[in-house]
Amino acid sequence: MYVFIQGLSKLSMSPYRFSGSKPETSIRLATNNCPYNSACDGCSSRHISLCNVLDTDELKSFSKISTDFHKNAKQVICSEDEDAEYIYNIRSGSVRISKMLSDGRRQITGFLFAGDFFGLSCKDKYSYTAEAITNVEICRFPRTKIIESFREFPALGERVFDMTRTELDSTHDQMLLLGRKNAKEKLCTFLLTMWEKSGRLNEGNGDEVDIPMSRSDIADFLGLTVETISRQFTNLHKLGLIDLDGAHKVFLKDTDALSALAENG
Amino acid sequence: MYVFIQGLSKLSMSPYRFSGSKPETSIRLATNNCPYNSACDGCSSRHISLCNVLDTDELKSFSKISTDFHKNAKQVICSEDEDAEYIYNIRSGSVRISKMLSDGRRQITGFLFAGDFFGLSCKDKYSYTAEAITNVEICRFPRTKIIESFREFPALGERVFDMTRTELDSTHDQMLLLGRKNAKEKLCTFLLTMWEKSGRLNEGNGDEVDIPMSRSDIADFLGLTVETISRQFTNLHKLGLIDLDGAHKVFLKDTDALSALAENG
DNA sequence: CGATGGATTGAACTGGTTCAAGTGGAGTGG
DNA sequence: CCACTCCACTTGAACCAGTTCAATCCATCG
Repeated sequence: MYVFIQGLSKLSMSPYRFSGSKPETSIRLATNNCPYNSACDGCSSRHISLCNVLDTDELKSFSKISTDFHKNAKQVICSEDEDAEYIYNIRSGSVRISKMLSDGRRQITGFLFAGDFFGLSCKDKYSYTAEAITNVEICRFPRTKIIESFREFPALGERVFDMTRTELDSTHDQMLLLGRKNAKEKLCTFLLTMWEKSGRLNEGNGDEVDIPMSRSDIADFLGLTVETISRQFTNLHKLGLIDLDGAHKVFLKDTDALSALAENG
Repeated sequence: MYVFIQGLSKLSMSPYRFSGSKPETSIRLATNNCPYNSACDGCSSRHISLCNVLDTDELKSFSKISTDFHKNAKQVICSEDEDAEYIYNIRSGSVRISKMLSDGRRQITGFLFAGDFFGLSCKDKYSYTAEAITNVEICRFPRTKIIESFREFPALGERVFDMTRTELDSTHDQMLLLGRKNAKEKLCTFLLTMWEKSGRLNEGNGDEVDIPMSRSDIADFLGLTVETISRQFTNLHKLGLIDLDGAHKVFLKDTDALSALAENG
């Protein structure tokens, strides 16, 4: 039996890596048709989904419980304090996960991309809001069904636990960033993480990084203001470390220097 | 079979609560002698440990793999990048979990107390350093043994997964605090969390809260400096919201007002 | 082509830091 | 038992990184 699952862990920008997985729990990218939902004809190696390479019958039972849908940019997918009925998997597009204070101050706790999951690490209520950054295609599963299936397929449960731990690790890194890094260090760290991610997803794109989210999203992710983000972008440009092509495309000209600045800016 | 485990989730100051556990996975406090280690004679209702109310033989096998030890205040229990051989359970005392930047800036990601676990949410290396704040009694188990036992006792694995998710939730709250709250809000939030915790642990102590950690630990937990912490303490005192008895004992005189300040200081 | 909304830039301001000095309590040794 | 030391904590004052407020730029879209 192969458990076929990826994502989730990318929450908070720390991609899950496949090292160390035991054979019987090994994870594979979907290569062609999505096996768990016949309605999905868009599967490619970049569409990483909650596919279970179980036997055909097991697979069919999983297929039946999933629903595909679509959201436009800025639409809410699920919100804080709402009953956590589903877990979600992103087929395409980008999503932000955030929490708010009563007066509207916002902290984005993670950005999610194709293949990522969310909603699993919740209790009965969602503890955060998920919104579409770009147009997104989403697939959702009833949470209880998934959680029940951990007993039947322990490898699935172990995998999800493993990913949750990875995610926890990466939130600790983000706490270090939020609590102790200055604006320049924060932005450099962010750019490098986006770069690593994009390098993995579309190999060979060199040092061109796509930044789907707005300056204000980046600000709320890094605990800064839009203005500071903007100034730091210009700053890094003046230093000759990055080039900008519009607001959503960045060329990293010297990743080594950026790495150095990410810890000692 | 009863799985008998508590703690871990308190990392990042968000105590795990017992609501919603199914009967067969229900968690109980150790009441008297610690069943998993005959060397432990100090068990009380406040010593919450990795005890497994399994049958006697199962229990014995768990007992054999644990080791008790002791650390004095300021001693390191485990450190970043060290091989993650063990998981730890705190019998008594307080522990801080932290990460450092190369130049020595530190972020404390959580404080841990009696009954809490750490080291479980790691891969092959510890991703943080754990140090004793006070003198501590610790109990440790080989990680691999525990993780292997998840297959044999799925309820144990589910429980640990559950606690890890709770912990993840609380790190999101801490990210909101670090990224978006000001100094006064941060300290109020901190005091209230310590208060809730102490209320649970030693009921009936009213609004007196014990603060075992130093000002500098609090600063590194809240992303501030010692001076700011100190000033905010005096500030809250001048506002008549708290009284101070030395540096490590605080009386919360108006928890409602503190709650209000924790979100809109 | 004008309107809209994100992104940038400038200038004043401020919350929290930094640096520096002072305080107090616990431990040590004479 | 007091004097001395040490170290954590507090307090004060200057400073500055990042915010706030305001103006402008620029790309997109009806």
